[in-house]
Amino acid sequence: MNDLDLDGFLPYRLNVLAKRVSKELSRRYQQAFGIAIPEWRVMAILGREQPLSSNDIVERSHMDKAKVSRAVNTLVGLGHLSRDVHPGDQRLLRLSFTPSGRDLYQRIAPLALEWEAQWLTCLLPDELAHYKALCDRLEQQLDDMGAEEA
Amino acid sequence: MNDLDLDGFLPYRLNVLAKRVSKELSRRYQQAFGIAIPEWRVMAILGREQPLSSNDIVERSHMDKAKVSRAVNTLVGLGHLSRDVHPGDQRLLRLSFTPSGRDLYQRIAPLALEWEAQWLTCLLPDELAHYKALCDRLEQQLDDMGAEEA
DNA sequence: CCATATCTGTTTCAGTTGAAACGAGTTGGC
DNA sequence: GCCAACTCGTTTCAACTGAAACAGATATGG
Repeated sequence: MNDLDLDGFLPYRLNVLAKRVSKELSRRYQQAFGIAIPEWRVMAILGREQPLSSNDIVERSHMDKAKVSRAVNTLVGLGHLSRDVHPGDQRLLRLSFTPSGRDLYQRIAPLALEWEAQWLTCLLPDELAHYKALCDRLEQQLDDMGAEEA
Repeated sequence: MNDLDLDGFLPYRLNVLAKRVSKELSRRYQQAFGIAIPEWRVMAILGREQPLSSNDIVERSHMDKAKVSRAVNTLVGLGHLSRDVHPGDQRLLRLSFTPSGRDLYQRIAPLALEWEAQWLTCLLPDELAHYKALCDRLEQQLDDMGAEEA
C-alpha cells in the first residue's frame, strides 16, 4: 500500500483538473470582459441577489474578505457596481449593479454557461448528476473530518 | 438557461473542492515534515523513478519549470536530494534521493495515502472508480477542446 | 568548423495571495 | 452612559506565482 502513484492520487488529480479549468475560463473572461475570476464570482453572486454586503459575498463565494474587498474595488472602479453605505449600520456596504454592471452580467453569464455546457458534453446527463452528487459527498466528508478534529 | 447558480457551476465547485483538499494536505505536510506541496510532488515523482532531470519532473508533475527548480533547490538545501550533472549532457541534472530523502519519502507517502483513504471512506469502491473515470473524461474533453482551437 | 537555433535550468520581475494588523462603527454588560 | 468586546471592510506585508529574460550547453546545417 506504499504505491504512491501521483496520477491515481485524488487530491493531485482534482488540483490539476480544477487548475486547468480555471485557467481556461479566466483566459476567456479576461479577453472578453477584462475581469478576473474573483471579479467574476462577485458578479455571479450579485446576479442572484441584491444588494449584498461584502460579508454576504464572502460567505457565498468561499473567498476571503481581502480578495472580496479587492474584487469589489475593481468592479466599482470599472463602473459596474455601486457601493453605498447601509443606512442602519455604517459598517456594512450595500453592493449592487449599476446599469453597466447589469449589462455585463447579462453578457458574462451566458459565456460561462456555454463554455461549461460544451465541456460537459462528454458526460451523459445522469453521469453528470452522479458526478456532482459524489462531489457533494466528498465535500461533506471534508466537513466531517474537520469537525471531528475539534 | 440564464440561471447562473454558482453552487451548481462545476468549474467553481471543483475549484473550491480542490482548494480545500490542498489546504488540508499542505497543512499536514508542513507540520509533519516542513515542506510544501511542490516539494512533496517532487518527492512523490522521484519515489517512483530515479534519477530524473528537472524536465522529467516538469512533465510528470504538471508544474512549470520555475516551480520545479525552486522545489528542487529547497529539497537539496534540506539535504533530501542530490543534484548531480549528467555525464553525457551537462545541461541535464541527475536528481535522486539522499539517504535522508529516501527516509523522508518512506514516511511522507503513507501519511498522504492514509489521509486520502480516510477522506475516501465516504465513497464505495465502485463509486470511487466511477468518479475517477469521469474525472478522466472531463480531462480528456479539455484536451479535445484545446486541440480543436488550433 | 562556425553561426545559428534549440534545449536545460535559474533568475528576475511584476502581479497575486491570504494572514494579520488596523481604523471605524456597533453592541453588550455594568 | 461608558468601556470593553466585537464586527465590518481595508490595508499591509511577506510569501508565492508564472511568464519572460537569461546564461550555459548541445545540436544543426551550410
